Amino acid sequence: MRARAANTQRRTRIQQENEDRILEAALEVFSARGFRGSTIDQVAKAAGMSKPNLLYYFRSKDAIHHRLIERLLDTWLDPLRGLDPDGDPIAEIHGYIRRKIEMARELPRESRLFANEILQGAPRIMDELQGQLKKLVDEKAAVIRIWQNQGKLAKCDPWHLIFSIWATTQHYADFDVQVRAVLGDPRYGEQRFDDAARFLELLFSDGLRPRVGK
Amino acid sequence: MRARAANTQRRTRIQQENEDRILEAALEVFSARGFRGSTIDQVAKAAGMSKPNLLYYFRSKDAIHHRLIERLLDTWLDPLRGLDPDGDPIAEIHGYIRRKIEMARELPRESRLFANEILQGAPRIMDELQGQLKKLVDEKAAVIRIWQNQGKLAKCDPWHLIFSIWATTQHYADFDVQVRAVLGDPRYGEQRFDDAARFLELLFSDGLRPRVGK
DNA sequence: TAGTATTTTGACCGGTTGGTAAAGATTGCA
DNA sequence: TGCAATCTTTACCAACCGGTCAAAATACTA
Repeated sequence: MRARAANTQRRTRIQQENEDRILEAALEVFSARGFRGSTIDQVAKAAGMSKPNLLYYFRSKDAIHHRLIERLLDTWLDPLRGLDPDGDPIAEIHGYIRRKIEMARELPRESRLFANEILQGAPRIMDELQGQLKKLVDEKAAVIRIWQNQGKLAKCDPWHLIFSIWATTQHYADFDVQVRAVLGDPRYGEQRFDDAARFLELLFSDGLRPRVGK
Repeated sequence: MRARAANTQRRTRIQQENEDRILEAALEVFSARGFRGSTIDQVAKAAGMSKPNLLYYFRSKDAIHHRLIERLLDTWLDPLRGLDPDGDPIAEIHGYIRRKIEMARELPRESRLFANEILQGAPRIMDELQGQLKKLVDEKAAVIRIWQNQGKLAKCDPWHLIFSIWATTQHYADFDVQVRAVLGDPRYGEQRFDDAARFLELLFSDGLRPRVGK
């Protein structure tokens, strides 16, 4: 019989383990070569099993991708959820930036998978973008507005503020090759993430205008 | 005989026209579906010709992509080249941001093609990244350092400053679907680009800390 | 307008890809 | 231990894909 009728509870230990291995392998492959650029065979090999065996656990290539994206979105939104309306605005924004940079450092594959999906028009997650994502962003944008009206934050467009945080942080995962190519000699290992965090905290507080006189 | 022996001057009118049509079509297709995700047939159809006909003008799928990327890189670096060491630092940076935002608005396909390439590890342009690109960035980073030493700009990492400008501006081309999904109702057409420019000019000058007392 | 060079096409090919069928191996449990 | 359910593999297919070939159509030029 076919494994997991989708709504049945996860059954055996082997099933659990193999599904996890497949998803891990698929994340590796899809994030590196894009969905269309990857083959089931590559995923199967990365998971250490045969193609038909993989297809015993997932109905199709699309099914793997779907489960991967589904699982990803929640993790992805967590840092923004943590933005606390009762905290200090600048500190909260810095905290958000730090969580996002940490994510770029530790989950670059997830970031690239997401980027790949959006780049290609987000055919599979448009609903979630217009639903979950928009809802959360609108909510947090309102919080930022309140902060601004209280004079605790410079007045600016809250949505574009959030976009700029996404852009600057995810850049270090999605464009990592370019960042490393430009920075050159990778003597310092993961230094670049700390440097980035330091720079962004400055940018997202005092900007570029020099402080004090000369 | 094979058309265009690569170093021969462009011959006929038809050749010139068809190569242009192919490159235009390839940009459309590759930027939307990624290189691996696209087929020669799709490009040919988009260019209004048959596959063998297309392959009469370009040796292979790779050859099209190569020419496209080659042509792109120069355009891509132009805005940064325009950063004038003798101008006013904040004004120069704002000018750079404005040129990049304009580029995101007018050449989104080029941006996405580039993003796709980098996301997948930049296999075909690594040399240019480590050569041309790094050279130019190092050069401009030095200019920024001088500005900072003259007290005209807050001290911060010049490389990460440049990265943050790339990230924030290209975001509006590469992640356009997401931006539109979050902003919702696209009543205002291309308003988002102007809003973005306005926000970024604020961010890249005074930051988020509120001005004046309470 | 004849003849040559260029352009276009249809038919085709070998390799790859997503996916299936069915039989064999393994596991868990009565 | 025996047996059914689960898991794995081998062999296979039809569709697609990048690319070739040779012949037909068109454009250029003397």
